[in-house]
Amino acid sequence: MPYTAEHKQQSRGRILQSAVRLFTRQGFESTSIDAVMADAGLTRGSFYAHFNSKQDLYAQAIAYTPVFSVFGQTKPEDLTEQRWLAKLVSGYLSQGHLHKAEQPCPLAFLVTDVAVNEPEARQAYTDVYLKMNQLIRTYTKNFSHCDRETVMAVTAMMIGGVAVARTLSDRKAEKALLESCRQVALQLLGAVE
Amino acid sequence: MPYTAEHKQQSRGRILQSAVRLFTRQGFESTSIDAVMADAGLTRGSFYAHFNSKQDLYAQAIAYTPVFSVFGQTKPEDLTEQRWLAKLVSGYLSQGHLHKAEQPCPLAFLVTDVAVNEPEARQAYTDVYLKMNQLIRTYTKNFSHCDRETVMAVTAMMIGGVAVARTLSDRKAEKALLESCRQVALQLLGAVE
DNA sequence: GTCTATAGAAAGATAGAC
DNA sequence: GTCTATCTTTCTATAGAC
Repeated sequence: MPYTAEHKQQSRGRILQSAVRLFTRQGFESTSIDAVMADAGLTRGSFYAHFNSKQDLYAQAIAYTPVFSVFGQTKPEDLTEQRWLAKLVSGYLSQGHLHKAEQPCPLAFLVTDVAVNEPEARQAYTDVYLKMNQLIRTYTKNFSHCDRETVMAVTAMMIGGVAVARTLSDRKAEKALLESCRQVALQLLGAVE
Repeated sequence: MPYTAEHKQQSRGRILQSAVRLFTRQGFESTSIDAVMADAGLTRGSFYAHFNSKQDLYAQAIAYTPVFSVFGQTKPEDLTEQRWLAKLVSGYLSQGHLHKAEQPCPLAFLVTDVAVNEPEARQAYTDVYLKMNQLIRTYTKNFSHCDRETVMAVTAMMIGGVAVARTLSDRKAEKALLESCRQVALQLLGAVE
């Protein structure tokens, strides 16, 4: 038996990673299965051995991306929760996230794209969104008393800031926007020293 | 001469209105020229007598939509600038805007969609975005001292709030998000009495 | 499981009559 | 300017060999 279960998992993983990279940068419609499979080093024929449809892949790609993928996920020992959160927020609202990230945040890069898609994709999006809020709340609990509502407003601002910045045609406006959001976000979270 | 210049303008206007309605709700790729023309009461053949391409229509549709289209644009005499701005912000961050608006704000409904499109669309988007900021600043000047940076953060939050809310699959979360953004936005703008 | 080949549908753009 | 008809491309999904 030439193909082991492990081998299949590896292929699947490569397809998912390629999907995240291409979907986030180009959106659902402009990304073809062909392109994803080629990027993963395969041909389109074998796609349906892993996923039921393009929609299926899309939803799973969104769910696949870890929250705050721009960074890792675990806090370094030597940083306070406050400093760590500030770093996450700053990284999220950075030009690096916009232009260089291998796995940009689908919440920001695919907001509108998901809205016109099937329920499965929207569900995956909702899950990631709730996780992002949860994660931030976990950190803020330890040093500030900002409530659930404020955190929701902040995540909306972070997502909106990145999404809008990516869309602007003016590089200077892009930077100014990210910087403004960063400052206000940290202030609202009480993460500014 | 059966077709006057005025008649052409009317057709053009109808096409643009249909384009705004369909593009904002379904995005660029999922909206066909055929659908737009049918919605405007015409057939696809005559499309190219008005626009050069689908991309062209898209950019013009974005530019066509007045800022804060959800409302009108002119402030009623009997309202203070402060109250009027509060009303605009509340209307923007409302479920009515999400589900019932004839001309939803393209800034929120098409963020991601524009990002993967041609420069003309991004330029149109940028123009509307700058106008939105400008408009809010015009009002805040008279009663609060919130600066340009804060206004940028607030518009990012408004756009992000609406965009994310529309994408969530949970109706309760949708409402909670809009409400949270509304409150924080008004506070930041100093528009809460 | 992965490949090549292809069926079948959708949609952007053009041609030509009125 | 608007219509009908059509060319052409693109892409999802499937079929069948290895």
